[in-house]
Amino acid sequence: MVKRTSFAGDACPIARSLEAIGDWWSLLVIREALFGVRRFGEFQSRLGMAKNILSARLRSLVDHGILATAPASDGSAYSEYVLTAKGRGTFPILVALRQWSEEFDDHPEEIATILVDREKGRPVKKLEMRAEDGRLLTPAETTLKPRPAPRRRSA
Amino acid sequence: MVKRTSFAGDACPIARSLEAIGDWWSLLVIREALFGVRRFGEFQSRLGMAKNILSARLRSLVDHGILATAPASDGSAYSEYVLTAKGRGTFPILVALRQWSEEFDDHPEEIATILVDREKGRPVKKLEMRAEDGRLLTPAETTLKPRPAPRRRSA
DNA sequence: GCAATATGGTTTTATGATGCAACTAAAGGA
DNA sequence: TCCTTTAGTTGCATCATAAAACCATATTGC
Repeated sequence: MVKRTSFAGDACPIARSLEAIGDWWSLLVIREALFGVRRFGEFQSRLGMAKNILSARLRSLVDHGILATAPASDGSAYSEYVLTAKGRGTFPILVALRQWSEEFDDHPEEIATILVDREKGRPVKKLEMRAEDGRLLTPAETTLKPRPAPRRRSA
Repeated sequence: MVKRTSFAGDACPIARSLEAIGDWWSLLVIREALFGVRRFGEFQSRLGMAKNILSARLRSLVDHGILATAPASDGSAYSEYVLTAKGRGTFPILVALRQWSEEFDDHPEEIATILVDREKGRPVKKLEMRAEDGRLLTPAETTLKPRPAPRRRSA
């Protein structure tokens, strides 16, 4: 089998994330879901993607626990797709992608929207990485350590 | 043409990011580059990916201004791949992916490494989104606004 | 209740992307 | 010089994606 190499068993958390949401459409489906989109047809018309692919992506996202199917909500008998906590937890990833584009895109004038603080209407600050004690960290000030072995009892 | 739908002209900054780094391998190549990997062979052996695909990805990343080819560095006459500022700017994206995995992965015990503050050796905090005035923001406290039209002079 | 239409998909088929293996060409080393 | 390593490219089989056609229910108009 050639199989489009899965990262499922990989020990790197980045690879593991990509396993779930690292394809072309998943993050855009999640983006729409964060905007409140729930219905198949609305995903399809807003993203302009083929229905079979949307179908496959929704199924995959449900399998990964990012979306869940809800039996109904507005009376009609169709099922809906709503974000789980895990799905809502992708928000920082989307913000990071957005900010990277805003900072480095070759044609930033083509970017239509900016993310703002709802209360003040001002752009949000760049995501910051901080140490436990609150110190602002640069990438060079971080490093990777092996994960500590879990305790016997709590495992 | 069927063409694997490009997001290049899309106005959404998230889609634009995905256009450059939204495929299976690019972010992992960047991850290795952030660890200091520069040589073709080292990318290939560390990632275990096919050489033709690595070749295509490196070319794409260079085309997108994320990597640059440097003529040499350690004496040997082969060329190397080094991150540009744009490439180094992906760091928050990788951190966000990592933290999402750490928080929501179904098998967190399989994750081998944790990102720590180099000085103290303690895990870094979750990425925080803050308003201009420093207030911590939840997703619900943000919204999208149309990008303001650029000034005539400064354009 | 019944036909028409909208919704939410699946199937079919063509093409592009991926992955492995084999091949090439230049560099380095013995 | 010959052999090995490095850094790719090429060929081919397989997989994923995309567009369009098709289909099963639901809902709506009458």
